[in-house]
Amino acid sequence: MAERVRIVDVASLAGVSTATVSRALSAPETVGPATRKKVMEAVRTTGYRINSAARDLRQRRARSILILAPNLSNTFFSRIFAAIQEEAGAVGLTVQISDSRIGRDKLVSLGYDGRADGIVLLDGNIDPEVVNGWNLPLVQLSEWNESYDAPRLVFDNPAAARLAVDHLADLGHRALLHVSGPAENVLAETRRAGFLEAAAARAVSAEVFDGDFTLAAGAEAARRWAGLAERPTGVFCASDECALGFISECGRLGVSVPRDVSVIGFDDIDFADHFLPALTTIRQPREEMGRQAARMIVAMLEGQGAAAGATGAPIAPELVVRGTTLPACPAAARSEAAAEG
Amino acid sequence: MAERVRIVDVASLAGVSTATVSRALSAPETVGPATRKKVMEAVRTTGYRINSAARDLRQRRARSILILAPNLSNTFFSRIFAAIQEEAGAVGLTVQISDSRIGRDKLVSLGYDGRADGIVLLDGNIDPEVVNGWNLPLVQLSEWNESYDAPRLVFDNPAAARLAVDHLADLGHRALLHVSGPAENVLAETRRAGFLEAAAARAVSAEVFDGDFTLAAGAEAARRWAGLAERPTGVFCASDECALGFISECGRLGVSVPRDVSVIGFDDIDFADHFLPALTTIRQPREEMGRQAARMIVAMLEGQGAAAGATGAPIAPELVVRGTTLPACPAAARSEAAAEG
DNA sequence: TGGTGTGTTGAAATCGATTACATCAAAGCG
DNA sequence: CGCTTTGATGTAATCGATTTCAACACACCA
Repeated sequence: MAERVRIVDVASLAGVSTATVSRALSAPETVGPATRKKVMEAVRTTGYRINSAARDLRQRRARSILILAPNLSNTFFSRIFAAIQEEAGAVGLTVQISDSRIGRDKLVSLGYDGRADGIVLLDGNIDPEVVNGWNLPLVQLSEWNESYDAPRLVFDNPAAARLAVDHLADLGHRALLHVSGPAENVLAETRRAGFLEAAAARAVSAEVFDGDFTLAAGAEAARRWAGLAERPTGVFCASDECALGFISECGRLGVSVPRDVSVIGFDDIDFADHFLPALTTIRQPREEMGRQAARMIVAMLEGQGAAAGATGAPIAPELVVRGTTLPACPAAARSEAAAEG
Repeated sequence: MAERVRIVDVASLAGVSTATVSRALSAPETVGPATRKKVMEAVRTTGYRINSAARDLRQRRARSILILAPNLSNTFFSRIFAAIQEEAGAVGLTVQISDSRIGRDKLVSLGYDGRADGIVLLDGNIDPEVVNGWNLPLVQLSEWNESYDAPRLVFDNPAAARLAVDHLADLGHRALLHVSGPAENVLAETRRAGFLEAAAARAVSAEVFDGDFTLAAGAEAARRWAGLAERPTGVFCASDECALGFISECGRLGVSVPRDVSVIGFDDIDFADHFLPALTTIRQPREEMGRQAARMIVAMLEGQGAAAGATGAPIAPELVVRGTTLPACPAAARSEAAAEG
């Protein structure tokens, strides 16, 4: 429990003023070489470390950014967090994380208490009044909300849905099911809309089940699907977790994927490739997205609002074809009818 | 871009001194009811929010804890993070995350720059000199290191390994394989040692492959296992990811789990239950662990070092039997021998 | 009536850095 | 040689809160 070393201690040991120590550390070229050496030596022997509260107060900034996400334990986010932290850490920024589903008042405070000087927002369901009330640099990532007055970095969800539908239609599936996310979620909305539109364009029949992106929702959807008189043979899930839950429940129901039904997921999480069978899915480059969002925030912090209208093109989707999709087999599709006849 | 409201603004509007405003906010019972009301009113109309840099500086604390983990994108951690954040957020603490594999100098700074007043450490491979040099409340979680002078909250890995071995032995498996984690990792070490000890106690043959907890390592181990003349019929993997990778690769090799080989994982991640077949594994209560670690840190922050020697009993393991383990089938086990004869 | 305690309040010091401004020496220049 | 410029350094103000200490009013009690 050594007493904390302050800048005055370094200054007195080096025989200079605190101003000089401060300068030697943050703008070495402005002090004489001899002085600089003395100061550095004193810093070393005292083991001085800056007190950031003091510096932050004086400089009116926190050297910290905040990541706000609706569910920290969602595995979809972890790689994004890692990328943001890496990118931000490289330029000396601390990274805070917080669940965005805390009380409204706490949420308001986050933008005002001066503990963060930028926010990466992964939640599109916060009251716009709260979000626009923060006057901090802000970027929306993945989820977004038209009412937020901030640049965003989003994935091209409609194009992704089209890719999925085209893939299934190309394989000959004429009846498709989409297991969607929660109704009030933009990602779910745009994927659902994209699905319906693409299905119409390909003239295939389209049905939608509501879900919430989770494994459990996928399993539930599988049970509903199994109870259908006419089972769609192509299923497009709004998340990989959901798709995996669907397939897993199919296994319990004695339905084989992809023989009896083709399933395609969304995200390309790590497990997608190691599931049995490996999941056909739409890849979202999560690491790249996190990295880019971090860079946007950093640019805004430095350029002071420079990137305000910098909402660029959406991130392009990529279809990853693996083992859960197969050409529609007319025989299999009609097996029940055959059994009846 | 409204000018930031300061405490003096509130004070002058309310017609009192800043001291009174400060007291009205942090110790309301010490100011008169009439004054309190005036102040609260002024706070409301001005929209005053405290500047935490100023408060932190004066109070010499940061109201923030830091989570340090060796790999932020590891899905095993996400639920732990969420639990810590929830618990810490409830008592007004901010949560920072950082990868622990940043440079040594940056690591040293973390304990000294005053931005965090407590650390939850999930990495046992940091130089003890660095860790013990921080004079901040610290708790070790999950991973640990004997040289760190700090309380820890750990999982009972030897007992867990015993549980796994006993389960396989009870099912009649006489030859076991353990796919371990990296050599320098305490978790891997203790699981490996527990495995060998338990196998000896049950008089079953035991082999160990090195790995690193990842899906890829599991797949690699499956290939090695498949090349063995005498394949162990019971496999205990040091992580669920590893087990899933093993099973997934088995599928590609035409080997069936659990018919040809029983596999047991470690962690009970969310996917374990939705994998096909569902993974038999050892459960680590990650949420509970995070929550408890957060409470330890909070207690240390309040009680100032009270919980110094509070390293309690290790968390008890729980075996979750699902679909990847089956009784050893002598016929299957000897099928190759039979084919030769 | 005077002394003591109690409850409220304000003035000013304080936390530990950064930085605007002043100072001073040395150098450059006609 | 005197005057300006430049570079290095120190002094002191500043960031915005908290907190110590003193002051004061009032009640209570002997």
